[in-house]
Order: sequence, then C-alpha cells, then structure tokens
Amino acid sequence: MAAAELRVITGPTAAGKSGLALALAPRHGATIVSADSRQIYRHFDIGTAKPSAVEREAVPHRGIDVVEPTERYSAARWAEDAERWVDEAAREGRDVVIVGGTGFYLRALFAPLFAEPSLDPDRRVALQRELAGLPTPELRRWCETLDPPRAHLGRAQLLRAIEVALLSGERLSDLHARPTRAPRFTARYLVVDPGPVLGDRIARRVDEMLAGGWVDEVRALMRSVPEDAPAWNAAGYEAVREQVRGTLAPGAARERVIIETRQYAKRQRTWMRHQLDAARVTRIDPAAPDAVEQGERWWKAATG
RNA sequence: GGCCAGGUAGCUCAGUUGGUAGAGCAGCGGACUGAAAAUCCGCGUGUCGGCGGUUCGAUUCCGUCCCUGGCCA
Repeated sequence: MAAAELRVITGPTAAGKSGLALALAPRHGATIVSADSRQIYRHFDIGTAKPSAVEREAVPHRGIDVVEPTERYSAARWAEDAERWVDEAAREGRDVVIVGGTGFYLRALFAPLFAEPSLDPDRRVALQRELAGLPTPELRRWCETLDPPRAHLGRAQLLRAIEVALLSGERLSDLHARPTRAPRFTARYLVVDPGPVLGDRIARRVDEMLAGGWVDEVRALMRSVPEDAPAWNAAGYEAVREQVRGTLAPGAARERVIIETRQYAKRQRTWMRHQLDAARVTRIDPAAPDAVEQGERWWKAATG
C-alpha cells in the first residue's frame, strides 16, 4: 500500500501556524493533530500557547493534554499516537492536518525510528542514576569508546548512547544503520515564517502570556508538580519559576523568556532548513494579506 | 559652576608598567534516530568618546573639549 500524503503546517514558534490551521481546517472538516512536545502535557497551558477552549471547540484537536507533567513522553510515542489519531479521523470520515514545530516528532512519523531493543528497566534506572552525577566531558569520554560516532553530540544523546551500549550490548549508531519499517505517510509541508519580524511577534506573545496569567499558572504548578518533572523543560518556564521564587525581577524574567524563545525559534529554523525535504516544502508569510488564500491553494495542491 | 568616578564589541565589564585588546551575555552558523521548547558544537576588527601634544610608535602618558553618574554649591 502506497504511503498516504499528510498535510503538515510547521514553522518556528509564534509564527502563526495555529492561526492559519484554525482558518483552514474548518473549511475542510479537518482535525488538527498537534506535533508539539510541550502541549502534550496537561496543566501547562498558558506558557505553551495551547489553543484556547473556544478554538478547540470549533475544531477537533488531538495531541494536546495527552500525558501528566511527570510523565516522560517521546518522539517515538508521539509517532505511534499520531498514527492512531490519523486513523481515528479517517474512520470518522475526517481529513487531518498536522500542526506543530517539534521537528523531531515529525521525523519520527515520516521516517520511523529504529526498533528499540528491550532494555531492562531496573538496570536502566540504576545506570541512569549513576550517570546523572557525571560531568558531560566525562560522559563524552565514555562515549568515545562505547559508541564513537555519537561522541560529538549533546549530553542527552551521550547518556542515551551509553545506556543503550551498556544495556543492550549494541551500539546505537549500529542500530540506527539497520533498515526500519516503511513510513505509512509522506508529508507535504507548509512552513509558516514571518521572517525578520518573528522576534517582535515572540515578544508580543510573551507579553500576552504574562497578561493572561502565566505567572499564576506557574505558581500553582509549582505546588502540584515536582520540580524535576519533564514538563518544566519548556522555554521560559524556568525564568518564570525564578520570578515566583523571588530570585528574578519580573522585568528580567520577561527578558529572559523572550530571549530563550527566540533562541528556540532559531534552532527550529536551523532544523527545518536542513532536515525538511525542500521539494515538499511550501513557504508562507503569515502577514501576507492573502495568506489564507495561499494556504488554501497549498491545501488543495496535489503533489506526486 | 566646583570636586570625584567613569566613557573599550549590541550589553555588562576586564586589560594593555606605551608595541592597535578579551571574557560573560546577546547575536550568527551548525549538529540532532525514544528528554527535542531538550541537549550540544563552532564563530570575537572594535575610529579602546572627540581633537591636539609628547613619542619611532598612543587605546595606554599630558592638555583640552564633549558625554554619563555621584557629591558639593
């Protein structure tokens, strides 16, 4: 069976992906499937810019509020869930559009990850505890002997490479080289990016979040969610936590959040520039007066 | 107006006993296979406030002017 083509609206954070999707999806009776590693978490609403209740009322959404903040989610899991959401929509006779800026999640769906060997959970926890205390250069040295091709990567990747090598006896880089199952879907991307004004849009959105009660949201979450829960791992949340703790002045926290968000947007652009198949990408400036019409044309265009 | 402290990278500052300068942050580029809003890697020429003077050579010393902050009038 040939892989079906899915529409994907992506682009850096705060570019206006969601707004465009919300304009296009209802016209075609489509369900929005979110590809966003932070909106996955329940209760982290304002700072992750989740669509509002009204917007979710107007258009069915999947991929939002999927797990608790303490749970570790993953690209592989999202890809699995996303396939299910797409299938569900198909059964309901609905079209689907994937919307989100987590590039790694998109890749996991359109280029399936390798089949992970089973790793003993107990040994894994013990090993993780041991490795957590080691400085990054030390981990890098370990990786240089255990799995050299991965040794140039970041701490999170080093930990994983060491873990897999020690627990499975196989190198992650070797596992990656094995053939994976064929993707069920191919992507047609609409990359939403307003260009140089993105920085201003980010600042404006941060101010809206702050005005919308983000600090109160964080204060409440600090009471109910453990300090090291995975969900905290989102741009800006740490700065707001510091503001709540009183170790960072509100103005400084706002600046910090804006800077971190811009840096995140920059990383997304780098990813999209190099990792997305350019032949499948249509770019769009959300500020163009005919942006929705352009989106409409993209929606209807059939490729290959 | 007087005295004092400063004016060095976009920002905060270090430094040069005279041989034209370097950190952090920001910014830019890049990596990325179950934590990805994460995790990492690379990139530092800037009239050293202006103008004169001394000197082979001044960002550094001297003079003067301008600007900023503080104190005194």
